[in-house]
Amino acid sequence: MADHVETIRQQWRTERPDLDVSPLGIIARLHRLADDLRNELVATYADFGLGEGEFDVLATLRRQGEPFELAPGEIARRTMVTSGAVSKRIDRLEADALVERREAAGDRRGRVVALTPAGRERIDAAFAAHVANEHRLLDALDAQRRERLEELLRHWSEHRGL
Amino acid sequence: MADHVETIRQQWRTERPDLDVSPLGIIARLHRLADDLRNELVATYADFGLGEGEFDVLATLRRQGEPFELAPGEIARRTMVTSGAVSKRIDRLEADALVERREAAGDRRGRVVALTPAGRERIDAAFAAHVANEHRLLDALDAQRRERLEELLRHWSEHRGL
DNA sequence: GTATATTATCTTCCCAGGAAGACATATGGT
DNA sequence: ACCATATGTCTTCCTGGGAAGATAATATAC
Repeated sequence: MADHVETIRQQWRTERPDLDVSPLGIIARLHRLADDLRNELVATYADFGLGEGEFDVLATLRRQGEPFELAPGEIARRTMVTSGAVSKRIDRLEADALVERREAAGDRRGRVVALTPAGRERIDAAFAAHVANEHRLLDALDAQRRERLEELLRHWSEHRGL
Repeated sequence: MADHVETIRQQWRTERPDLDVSPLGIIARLHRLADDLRNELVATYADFGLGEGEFDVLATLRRQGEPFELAPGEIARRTMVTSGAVSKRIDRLEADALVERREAAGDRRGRVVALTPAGRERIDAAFAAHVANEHRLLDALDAQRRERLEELLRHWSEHRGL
């Protein structure tokens, strides 16, 4: 019953009885769980020779549908990282011939990043494994719990404007 | 109704109708929320001149109670980072005179890291602000939702052996 | 039409942390 | 007592991403 987080909360209750530390339980557990799940997801990406950032870019391109291309800036917005990070992710993917950079039509500042056939194959295989992995991770929760958890996360996310 | 995550899920349903992508909603939202909350927490640490890692070390020492000290290896285990990361966190804290390293009694390999008075003051102030911050973040959820969410997170964490 | 501001991308520099190993000390088997 | 192994800490090297700015092209104001 006293898991690691609960122990910490109890220590704080002793040391700082002036503070109401009840929120620690939710936020700490959320972070621990997110880290743990991320590790599991990353392991699957690695099975396909991909880092998290690379997977994220390939998946973003793939789910756009044909012709599987986006501008770097658009990728940055959708993956919620800086343009610098996207540049480097694309560099790595390009070095592996999984994407290619082309010039954008009509704006000579712009580029278009597109999946290569090899990139499409890679992400299709990796994404199928990824989804299977997420199913496995969610096995911990029955249908009712999943539904409740999704509702709560969505509610909180919306409240925070995500 | 169609938030960002829901849009992504819908794109995948179109592109990969062979896959059941329902888990994406929970795991993606969990990660986005965790990232967003982390940003909020980090902003408060920064108000006290602390990074996340430094805050974590100081808080770990503080909640042990008197005399507010632990071995580096113990800190590494409790904060769930490598010993190398802890070494560097301690270097930074020591440079700010918030902790000090002493030799461990009885084992000349060992060290003891202890809060200085300045460290104790800093973390006491920072932690109070941190707790207030977490209360603010949790305002998004009413009492019933908090309880449900904590139960779900705890359940999932336990299932994963955390 | 020219100057200014804005936009898109990429580059440079920095930082935190991980992995692996160096190093010193301690422990256990024989 | 000796040697192999284990332990605790720190160091080195590497990687990924952020921040800020460089660069080039486009849009806007006048």
